[in-house]
Parts: sequence; structure tokens; C-alpha cells
Amino acid sequence: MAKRSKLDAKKTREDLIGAAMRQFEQQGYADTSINDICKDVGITKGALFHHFPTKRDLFLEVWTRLQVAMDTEARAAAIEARRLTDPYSAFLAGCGVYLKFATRRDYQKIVLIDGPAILGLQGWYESDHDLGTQNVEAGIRYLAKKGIVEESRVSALAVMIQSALNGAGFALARHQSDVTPDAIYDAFEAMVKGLR
Amino acid sequence: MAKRSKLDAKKTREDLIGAAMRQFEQQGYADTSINDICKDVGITKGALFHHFPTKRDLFLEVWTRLQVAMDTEARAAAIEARRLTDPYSAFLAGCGVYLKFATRRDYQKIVLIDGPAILGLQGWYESDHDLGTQNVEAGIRYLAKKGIVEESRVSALAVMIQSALNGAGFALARHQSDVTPDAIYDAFEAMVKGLR
DNA sequence: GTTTTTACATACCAGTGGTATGTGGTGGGT
DNA sequence: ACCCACCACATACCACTGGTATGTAAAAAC
Repeated sequence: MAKRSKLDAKKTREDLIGAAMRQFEQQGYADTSINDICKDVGITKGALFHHFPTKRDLFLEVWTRLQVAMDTEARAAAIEARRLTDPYSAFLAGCGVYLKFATRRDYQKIVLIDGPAILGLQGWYESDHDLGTQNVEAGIRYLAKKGIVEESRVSALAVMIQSALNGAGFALARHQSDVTPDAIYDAFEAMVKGLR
Repeated sequence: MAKRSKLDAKKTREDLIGAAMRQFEQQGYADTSINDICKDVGITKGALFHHFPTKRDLFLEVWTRLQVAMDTEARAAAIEARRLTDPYSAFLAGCGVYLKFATRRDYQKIVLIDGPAILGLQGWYESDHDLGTQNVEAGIRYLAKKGIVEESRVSALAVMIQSALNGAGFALARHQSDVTPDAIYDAFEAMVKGLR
């Protein structure tokens, strides 16, 4: 068998992540077997376990990729909006990006559904993993600094607003007749507007 | 081996559900094996698969028990409060019960964490399973009927408020210093108060 | 040019959820 | 009172799972 150089190894690793990303999204973590992923990439289990010590670690890598993608996009949107408009609108812009990700199938299945079950209760918060929480909390803390919301409510509001956006994402993905993007935006603005 | 009567069979079934409830809570669905549950009850796999066609069905039964428990308690609290106070306070009382369940370890691990991963995206909504959603939506619809919130926002608010309570439950269970029950109640009331 | 390390492949393992079949006690029909 | 179908399990077995131990050829390091 032809052995490969480090450059090819990097490509193999990316192929594994890509295949895992697709299968985790389509079939879920539990119904995706390591053999299936290997067959998709065209290698054997030995190679997979050379790159990732466990199935969970492969999932964690996929999970992190999605979180980072959401994080960078939300940061960019918030910074951009903060320059053009008021801080309150900048916060809404960041929430809009998060809401967009929360309607994506891959983000839903991997980050919002399988993530908590696979990574567990402890790993979910204690580490610096959860970029979504950090992002929302930073946005609200900025609002507090501007005097728009009360400082003492920042943490509590952060967890509730982030979760609310998650739920809204799920609802939007269902395409229920009375839960439209407009209705979500309207209700969300009404909720956070009351905080001022 | 001594074979048992129908009455003993009912007890066996309840024992299975009880053992599953405990192990699903403590170790999670994935790390709980059917053999472990059987050993806990003192029977073999043949008996378990006689009562439940699959591991998923056993989980669904446990999941339903918790949902029903929450539902009945929330309904009772809302009806009781509705008689004594105004509809807005009655709604808050119902939310309080839901929030209490959302801080319980068993409800968190089984209903909120493993539930979505095991039961899947479709089974989560399309059936009449999700009593939590129904409950919150009914409460908000009642507020709309009283003219407290706008009718067009009912569905959107329901999914967001329910999710917000979920997130609040998780945050409370973490015992983080700045996310206390008082802070949650304060922030939550501030959010929904703005809807009027 | 030799040695070490990398990037895989191969073979194997205990344990998993699930099935097929066996079996003794129970309860209803006559 | 007897019989027999059925119920509530037990036993044995299966394909497959994630994970490990080992082998091996090519690439990199010296």
C-alpha cells in the first residue's frame, strides 16, 4: 500500500471531518458508524483512530467547526452593525446571525441536539467551548455598559435569550404556518425591547 | 423457574420503568445498557423485550412519565393561581412550575438532553407528545384572549419562552454565582412584562 | 545510509441491541 | 376436574459496534 506524506495526511483528516459532518447531520451521531465514515472516505478504521482517539473526539471537532463558523459570523455582523448604528441594533444583528444558524439543519442536529447528549452536561459549560453563550453574553454585557439593560440581569438574560433563539430556530425550521421569520423577529424585539 | 401472574407482570413493568428512569438519569441513555437495567430489576433481556419492543420504547415511556408529571403539576398550579389572582400571575405560576422541572436532574437529562437526540426531530413535534410546548402555548393564548399580549405573537412567544425557561433551568442547576433563582425570576418577569 | 517516526492497514476483542426459540405456570372454557 | 392456549419470562444466538494491538511500508530526520 502506498503510504502518504504529511500533506496527504492533513487532507485525509479533513476528509474525515467532512464525511463525519455530513453523516452526523443526516443520520445523527448514534446512527452513524465509524465504519460508514471510513468507507465514505475510502480508508479503514486504523486510519480514523490514528487521527482521532475516539468517536467522541471526531464529533467534538465537527461540533467545534460549526461553533467557530457561527462565532466569527456573529462577531463580524455585530462589529459591523455597531459601527453603523446604535448598540441596540448591533445586538439585534448578532442575534439575527445566531438565529440564522439555529435554523440550519447541521447546526440543529450537531450542535443543538446531539451536542448536549454527546458532550454532556459538564463539558457543555465549564470549558471555553460554548461560543454561543459567550457571544450572547458579551452582547448583552455591552448593552449593560451602555445603560440599556440592568447590569445585574446580564447573566440571567444571556442564558434565556440564547435559549429563546435556539427554540425560535427550531420553530422556524418546522415551517409551521404561524411561526414565520417575521413573527419571530417581531416577538423577539418585543421581548427584549421591554428590558429597557 | 416460577412463572408469575398478570399482577406480577405489571409490577415487573413498573420496576423496569423505575430502573430505567434512574439509570437514564445517572448515566444517560447511551451509557445505560439493557443488561444493566435487567440486572437491576433481577430479570433477563427476554423479559424486557417482552414488555418493550425496543430500548427506545422504554425510553419513550420514561420520557412520557416525566412530561405527564410536569404537565399535571403545571396545570394545577395555573388553575389554582387563576382563581386567586389575575391571569398574568397565573401564567407566571405555570412558568414557575415548568422552571422547577427544568432544574431537576432527571428532567434535564431525560427530557431536555437525551430526549431530542433519541426521539429525533420529527417525533419531537408532530405528535401530541410535547406537553411542555402545549402547556406554555396554552398559557400565552390565554393571556392573548385577555388582551395582555398580541394574538399574532402567541406561537412565536410560546416557543421562545419555553426555550428560555429550559435554558434558565440549566443555568440554575449549574449554581453559578450570578445566576440565582431571584435573578432568573427578575429577568424573566422583565422580559415578559415588556410584552404588555 | 541507517534509524526513527508517520500514516495508515489488518486482525481481533468484549460488549451492544435485538431476535428466535424454549418452557413452565396461569387462567379461562367446558 | 381437566385441558389447552396463552402469558411471562429464560436461554441461546446473531450481526454489528467502538476500540485496541500489532504489523508495515513509506517518509522524514540524522
